[in-house]
Amino acid sequence: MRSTKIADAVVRRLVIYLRALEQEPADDDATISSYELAERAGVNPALVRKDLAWFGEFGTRGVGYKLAFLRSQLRRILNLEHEVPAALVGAGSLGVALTRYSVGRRAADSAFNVRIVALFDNDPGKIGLSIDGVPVYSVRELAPRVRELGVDLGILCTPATAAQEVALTLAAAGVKGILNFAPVALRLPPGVRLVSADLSLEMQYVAYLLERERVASLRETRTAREPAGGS
Amino acid sequence: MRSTKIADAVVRRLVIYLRALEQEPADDDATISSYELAERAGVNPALVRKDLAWFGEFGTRGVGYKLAFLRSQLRRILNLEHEVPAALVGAGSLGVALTRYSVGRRAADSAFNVRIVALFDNDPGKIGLSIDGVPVYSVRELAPRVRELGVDLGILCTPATAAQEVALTLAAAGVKGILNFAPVALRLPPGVRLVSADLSLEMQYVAYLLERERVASLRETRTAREPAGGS
DNA sequence: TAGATTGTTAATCGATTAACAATC
DNA sequence: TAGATTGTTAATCGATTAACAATC
Repeated sequence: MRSTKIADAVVRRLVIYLRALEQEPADDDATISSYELAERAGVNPALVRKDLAWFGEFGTRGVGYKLAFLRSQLRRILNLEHEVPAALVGAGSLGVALTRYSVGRRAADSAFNVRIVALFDNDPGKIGLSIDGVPVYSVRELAPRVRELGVDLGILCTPATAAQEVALTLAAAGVKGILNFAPVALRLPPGVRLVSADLSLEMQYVAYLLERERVASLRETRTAREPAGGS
Repeated sequence: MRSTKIADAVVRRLVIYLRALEQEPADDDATISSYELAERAGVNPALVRKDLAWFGEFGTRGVGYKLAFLRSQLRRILNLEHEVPAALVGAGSLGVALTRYSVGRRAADSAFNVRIVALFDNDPGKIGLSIDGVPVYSVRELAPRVRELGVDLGILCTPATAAQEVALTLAAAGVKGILNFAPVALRLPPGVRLVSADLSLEMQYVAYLLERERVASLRETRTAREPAGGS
């Protein structure tokens, strides 16, 4: 087998292309060129063509891409036609917000396919409740429920200290991927995909950007120490 | 001026290095080598050294990096010694969750420096409330309040449709950066830094990963059409 | 001194962009 | 046919890794 691993960045852009296409009017005979699509996605047109070419030939030379066709192909490639049953662990305010968010997005956008089917928490005051129709179970039931419900994806909203243990429990119970919101680096068994959405990392990163100028001037000072510090 | 732009990825790793150091015991004479730090951060040791070297010489050859010193330098570089006053727009469940999260992280972790000082929403039922001590104002007051409170960072938790307009209002009111949680590509005036934390993109990306094998087999089919299909 | 480990340069790897033949 | 635009190869750019002299 030719091992043509498709880069993460390519797939993320595919999601962005699809979103741009979904904002278009549903005139199904319309076409869109790589130039127009690139414009909307904020990337280079050659990159659009190359990204799409990884998955097949979706366009017509001299014409462009048929809007409706490209849209359906992207949905297929991204597996958005199939629902992904997910379990969310940690029904704190972030966990609850993500649950509401995903229920809302699913109602509003047919291309949003993650369905949270169960929440898990330690707090006896939460167990037995239901959030937007999703039941809250005890984390002690995690493994059997995950198996029973055929969960493919685990979403981690626990404190950082609990995340690694819960992740391994989820992996052992058979999830194929984990989406981690806890601010910690996880180690997972091979075969389980990990995506981290580290909110506090983003916040700390943006804090750095706000003072980039200050850091630049510090670097200047350092550089100036060098003899006859050239251009 | 030597235009040595420091890559985004470098700064994000700096946050990860700092976290790893903060898990260490506070034995202040202890040192750590690039090998140990790389191990904890899950990267190559040469990369640790190169990342740090962008900002100065923090280590001692033959010895390593002094834990306490490196920690304080990383805090300084990342601007974590100064509080970043932030305004969050969109007090839905995600906005409320992020507010609670940031209040909690600030209490627990001295290196977490984003302080949400005001929430904004359209819903009259929310205006006037306070969430974990943070007041909710009308979005109509956005610009004057942002100026009055000296807000540096805007956090967008609005629906996708409102995000662009709010972003421009925030920029005009003088924020230096925007952290965008709305699933939409924003255009900002130059000088305003943008970081996107696109939760639904992450969810859709993970959905793809779960079926990567299926896609791989599709590609195989395509490849097999070529004459004498290679290795 | 010998061993260890940094800071930095050179080599490698991968991703993006430019160019263009194929073709509608 | 002439103009447009894809799919793909080659060139460029940037980021990571390897190697090693400097030095504690």
